[in-house]
Order: sequence, then C-alpha cells, then structure tokens
Amino acid sequence: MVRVRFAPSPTGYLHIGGARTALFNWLFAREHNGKFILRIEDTDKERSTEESLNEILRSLRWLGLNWDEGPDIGGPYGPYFQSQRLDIYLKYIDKLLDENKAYKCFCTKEELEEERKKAESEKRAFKYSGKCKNLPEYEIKQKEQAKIPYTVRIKIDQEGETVIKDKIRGEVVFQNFVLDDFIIMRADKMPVYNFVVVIDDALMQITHVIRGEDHLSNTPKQIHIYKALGFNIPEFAHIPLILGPDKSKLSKRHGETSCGVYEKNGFLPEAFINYLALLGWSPDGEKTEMSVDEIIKEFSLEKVHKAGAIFDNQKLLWLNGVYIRKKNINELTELCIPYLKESGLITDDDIKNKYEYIKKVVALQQEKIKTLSEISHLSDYFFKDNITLTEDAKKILEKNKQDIKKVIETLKNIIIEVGVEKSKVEEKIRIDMEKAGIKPKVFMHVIRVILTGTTIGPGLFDIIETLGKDVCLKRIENTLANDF
RNA sequence: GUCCCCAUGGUCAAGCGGUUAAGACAUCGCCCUUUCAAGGCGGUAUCACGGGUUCGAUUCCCGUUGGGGACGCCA
Repeated sequence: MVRVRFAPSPTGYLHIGGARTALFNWLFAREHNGKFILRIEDTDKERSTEESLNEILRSLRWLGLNWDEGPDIGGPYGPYFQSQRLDIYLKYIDKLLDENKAYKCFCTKEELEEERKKAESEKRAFKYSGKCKNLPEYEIKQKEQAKIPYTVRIKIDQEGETVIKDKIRGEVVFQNFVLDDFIIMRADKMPVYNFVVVIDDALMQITHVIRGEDHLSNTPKQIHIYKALGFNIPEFAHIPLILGPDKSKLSKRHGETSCGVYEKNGFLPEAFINYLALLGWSPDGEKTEMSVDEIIKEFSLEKVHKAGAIFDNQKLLWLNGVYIRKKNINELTELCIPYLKESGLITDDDIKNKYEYIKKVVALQQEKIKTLSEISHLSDYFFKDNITLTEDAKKILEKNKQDIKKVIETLKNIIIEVGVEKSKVEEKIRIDMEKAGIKPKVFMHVIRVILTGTTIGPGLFDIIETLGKDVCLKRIENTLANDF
C-alpha cells in the first residue's frame, strides 16, 4: 500500500511550491490507490498560527487535494499535529541515548558560534568538534545536577558513505565525513525537524517521501536516524524546485506566490492544477490541456524532470482563459457573480431580479476574460448608470466630430422605430447609415463609444440588444445634451 | 568556501546513438473582423563549451563553465 504525505508548517499561506509538492504526492497516491496523508509540522511554536493552518487547509481544498488522514479527520496513525507527538519523539531520543547512539552536549550556543566563525575564517566547513562526545559519566551527572542545559547529538560514524535511492535522481552518494554529530534535540527539549520527520514518516508507515529538492541534502542525516532506530527506509523522490524568472527558488520577492491570492484573483482550480502538474513533469510533451483524471492516469515519478522550472504567469493566464472558455455559462455566471458584487457593480437584489441579464453579460465576456476578476472592469458599463469615456474613446469622438450628431440621431430613430433586437437593429442601422452617407467604420466606432464609453468590448449589436432600449436611448440623449 | 543537484529556443518541454531537433506559451507577420478578444495560417528562435567512446553524438563517459540547493538549538 502506497502511503505518502504532505507536511506543511503553518507559518504562512500555502505557496505555489508547496501546492505542487502536495499535488505530486496526491497524484502519486491516487494513481496507486494509496493514501495521501496530511501532517502539520508545527513544532515551531513561535511562528505557527491557527490562521495559517486554516488558510493552508482552505487552499488544499480549493485545489481539490483531499487527504485520507489528517489533522481534521484523524486516522489510525495520529495525532497529525507534531506538537501533539512530543512524548513519542522524546521516547526515541531516550532510546538512542540508552543505546549510546546519541549523547548529551553541554556546549553553549556562544561556544558553537565561535567555532563556526573560526571555521569560516579558515575557509573550511564547520563541523562540531565532538567535545562532549566522550564526557565521563560523573561529569555528565555533575552538569545535569547543576542544571546546565544540554542538547542531544546523534553519533555519526565518519567512515563509509550514505546512498540515497531517489526515484527521480537515481542514486545520490554522500560521504559520511561531510556530516557531523548533529543536534537532534534542542536545549528546550524540543526535537528538531530532521529527527521528528523521520519518526513521523516511519511511524505513519510512509512508503514514499516526495518533497522538494531543497531537502535532498537533509536526506543523509535522516537516513542515519532511520538506521540508528532500525526503521525501514522509505523511497525518496526529490522533485525540482519552482523557480522565479531569475532562476532562484520561487519566493515572495518574485511576486505573488500564495495560492489563496490566485484563487481571489479569479483563477480556476482546474487550470491551476493543470499548469502546476506540467511544471517539472510532462507525459509526452504534447498535451497541454489535461483534466485531473487524465493527469492521475498518466502521472509517474519517473517522468518528473530533474531541472528546476521557471513559473510562467503568462502561460498560466492563457491556460486559465482556456478553462474559462470551456465553462458552461451557468457555472461561469455563478463564478463571476462574487467578483461583480465585490466591485460594487451588482447587489444581492440584482442577483435575484436581473439574473438573466447578468448571465447575458457574462456570456458576452466569456471569450475575453482570462481570469474571473476581469469580468468587472470589462463590464462596468452594463451595470453603471453613468458611463465615463476612456482616453481612446474621447479620441474616437474627436476624430469623427462632424458626423457624431448625424450618427446618434439616426440611431435614435432606428431604436425608437424597430427596437433593439439584434438582427433587426443591425440591418436597419446598416441601411440607414449608408443612406446618410456614413461609413461603417465611423458609425460602429461612434455608437460603441457613446453606449459603452470604451473602444473595446463584445459585438456592437450584442451590446445594443443586451443594454436594452431604455438604456440605449438614455445614453443617446446624454450624448446629444453634450452638444457636438 | 564545502557538499549535493542540474543544463534542448525568452518560458514549459518532446527526444532516450542516425530526426528537415516535435508541440504549447510568449513574440512577429498575414487572414477573419465595427473594436478587443477568440480562431485560422505562417515566420523568428534551442541542443552551454572542450575532450573522449563510436562508422555516427543533442543523446553515453570525463572535464570546464554556468545556474541552483543545502550547509541552524528553522521547517
């Protein structure tokens, strides 16, 4: 049975890199009918918050990455908060101490800091001196009685090498002498990440550890702990990092990295998943639009790339547009309504009373919007009483100054006479404008501008029909009042 | 600095010893068109470098260079 896990620490929102790590784990679990486990790494009490936790869970749910065991739903290997597993960790610390595989270290932070500086000035890598490794028993007792704080270090045999079997990178070899007797428990009795992660993965029966490449160099440390404790070593898969445009690890300084913000900005989860899955992985390089089911079916760790991939907002935006265009209009309307409401274009009453109108507007904009949030600024003239002209719109009027009055009056008569039904009004406009000696390009542009205030938008006759007779006539009168 | 990982167009990427080196995004033309999109057609653009191995290297090996990551009593 495949068991994988995603283990975020609740010290902030779920960022893009985390989301993709979660996604790859989830895909692997679903593909193999395994379990996807969510574990919260909240041993850093200072920085962990409840809000962060909720935000992370929210984003995972938004993406549809459902977990089989986790903090909110429990499971047979709980608890799923590391902060609730302290006694377990301490038990294993004691075990290593008893078996003489670890020792207490009374060195202070200051002492270590000095050694570290010294190593740096001598241009060599810092390694713990091993000063406390062979303290005589009586000295340890003495120090303990004197309540001198201590950390616990694991003994690392300097001979030999540690081989990581990685499903993506093959065998990665580290010489053991690059490691020192590293700390596994802090002076405040809190075990460190590299220790607890091993205990949890072992006890939770994790079979495959799929995580970011930034953890690759932690892995030899963890393997030593697995071995010291006699645990089975899981398979590893270190996935390439997501990079910013400058090719360094994607982070805040590259711009927006929070999943939650992508949601707010009107990205669709299916588009986001599709894009993320194809970052660092591709089934054949051919497919770019894939449903979640297809991705699950095709996913394999062996086809994951080794090199990091730059996050390309532009391509994500394009893909989001593809998904928006594929949405059926009822669903899309529902998705757009919150954005229209938030920008003050519609009220709860409008949603009840003018639903069909809203839907028409959304349908007209469907092929233009790349994110849901774009619906608002593209559609304001459908909802506002008074429109304002953009700079480009003003230019159009300026350019066609001498014809404006004729165009508008002709239009007014047409609407009064035949109404606004698309087919009728189009035919009539074309005929009457020609009679009046006005070129299509001129009247089309002028009408668009006086009805919408902008030079861009859906088809003109769609606009007229959707706005309706009253609104069209009102905007015509307003323009005539301006006296050209 | 030490250790580790990586290297096909601007970006995502196919390729797994013999190819005119796919495809997508972006970009640039053209078409469609009342505008903006969408769509259609076409163009520009890639194997980091140097050695091997081989009849033949983008592909295998070794170096160089370049990029990245890790080196905490953070996770």
